[in-house]
Amino acid sequence: MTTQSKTRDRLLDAAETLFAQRGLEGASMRSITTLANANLAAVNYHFGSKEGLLRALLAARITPINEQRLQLLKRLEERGKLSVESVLEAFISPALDPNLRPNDSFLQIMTRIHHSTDPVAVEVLTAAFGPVAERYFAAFHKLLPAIPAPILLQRMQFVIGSMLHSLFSKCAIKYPANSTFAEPEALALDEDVYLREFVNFCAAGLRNG
Amino acid sequence: MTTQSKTRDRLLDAAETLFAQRGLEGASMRSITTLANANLAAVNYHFGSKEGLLRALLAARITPINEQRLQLLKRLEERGKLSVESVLEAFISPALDPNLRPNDSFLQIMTRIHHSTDPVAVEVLTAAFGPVAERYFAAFHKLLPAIPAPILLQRMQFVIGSMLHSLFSKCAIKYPANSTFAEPEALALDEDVYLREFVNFCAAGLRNG
DNA sequence: TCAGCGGTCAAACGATCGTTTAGAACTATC
DNA sequence: GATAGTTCTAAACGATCGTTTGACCGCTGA
Repeated sequence: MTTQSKTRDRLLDAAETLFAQRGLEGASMRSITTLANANLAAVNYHFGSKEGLLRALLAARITPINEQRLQLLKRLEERGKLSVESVLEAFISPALDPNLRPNDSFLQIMTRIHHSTDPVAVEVLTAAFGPVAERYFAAFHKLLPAIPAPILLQRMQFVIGSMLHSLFSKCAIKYPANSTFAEPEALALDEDVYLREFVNFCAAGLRNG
Repeated sequence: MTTQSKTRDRLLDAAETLFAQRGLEGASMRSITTLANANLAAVNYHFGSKEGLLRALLAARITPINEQRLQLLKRLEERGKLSVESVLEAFISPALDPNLRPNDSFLQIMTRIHHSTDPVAVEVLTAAFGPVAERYFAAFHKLLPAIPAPILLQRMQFVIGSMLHSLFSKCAIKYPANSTFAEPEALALDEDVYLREFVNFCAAGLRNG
C-alpha cells in the first residue's frame, strides 16, 4: 500500500486524455489501456470496472480544486477581504492552478460532465460541488443582500456557465481559422487578463444584472 | 417526395429524446428505433446511417433558430433599434421560441454538443453558428467601439456560456433537492423573468466587464 | 527453499454495437 | 388487376464493447 502501482497512474492519465478527447462512452477500455501501455485487464484489476476508473479520476482531480475553493473563501472571510470580485476570483482560480493538476484535458472533462446526464457523473458532481455552491451562494447573498435569492441563484448559473464555457474554449477553439470571427490568436488572452475579464464580467452582471 | 414518411419524423423525435438523455454515443440505434416504434433498419433506410440521422436532426432544429437570430438582428438594424440589450434578446429568444421547436431535449443536445469534440457535431456547429457569431460580433463591436476586439470576443464567450448553461439548467436541475442550495422551485423562474435576467446580466458584463 | 502476494498477461466470454440483405407489404398509376 | 416504386420488416453480418478467467512473473518474509 505504501507504493502505488505506476500502471495505476498511467491509466488515470490515459483515461483523462481519452475521456476528454472522445467522451465517457467513446473512450474504450482498449484505447485507454493501449495508450497507458498496460494490459486490457489492468483497469478491472486496479479500479474494478470502467465506472470505478471514472470515479477515481474525478475524485483525484475535483477534490483538490473544491477544497482549494473552500479554503480560499474561508481565508477571505477571516481577513475581512470579502468582495464580489475577490469571491469570484476565489471561485475560478483553483480551476486554473497547475499545482492542482487541472490541465486542458481535465477542464474539457469538467465542462463535458457538467452538461452530461451520465448517472455517475451527476452523482459525483452533485456530491462534490453541492457544498461549494452552498458556501459561495451564502457569500454572495451576504455581499448582495438586496438581490432576492431566486434571482441571485439564476445569476450564479450565469457565472458558472461563463466559467465552464470560457475554460472549455480556452483549450478547444470553436470557430474555424478561416473565419473572420475569432482567429485562434485572438482568443489566446494572457491568463491574468483572462482572469480579470472573468471577474469583472461576472461582478458587473451579478451587481447590475 | 411530396409526402414525407411518418416513420421518418418519429425517428427524429425519438433520436432527439435519446440523444439528449444518453448522449450521442450512448443512444443506440435499437433504443431509438424501439422508442419510435420502427424497425431497426429504418434509420439506415431514411438517413443512411446513424451519423446521417444526427446530421438531419441538427439541421432540422438548428437552422430555423439561427435564421431567426439573423432575421431579428437585421430587423433591429433596419429600424434603428440597436442596443446591447436588444441584440442580446435577439440572440437568445429564438432558443426559447416553441414555434422553432427547441424543446427541453433539444436544448440539452445543444449544450452537450457545444462542449463535445465529436467531429460531426463540431462540423455542423461551426458551419451553423459561425455566420451568426460573426454578425453578432460585428453588432456588439459597433455598439461598444471602445472595447478592443480580443476583449469583446472573450466577453462574448462569457455570454454564450451563460446562455448554454442556464438553458441547460432550466431543464436539468443540477443540485439535489435536499440541498439548501437551489431547491427545484427556486430555479423555476418565469420565462420572461429569466429572459430579462439573462439580458441584464450579460449587458452589464459586456459594458462594464 | 518455498509459500504468499501484488501485479501482469494472453485469451476467451457473452452482450451489444451499426450495418447489410433479400423479400414482404404497401401505394399510386395506368 | 397488373405494374413500378416506395416503405417496411426479420434475420443475420462482422466488429467492438466491458468483463472474467487462470496461468505466470518477481518479490518478500518465514
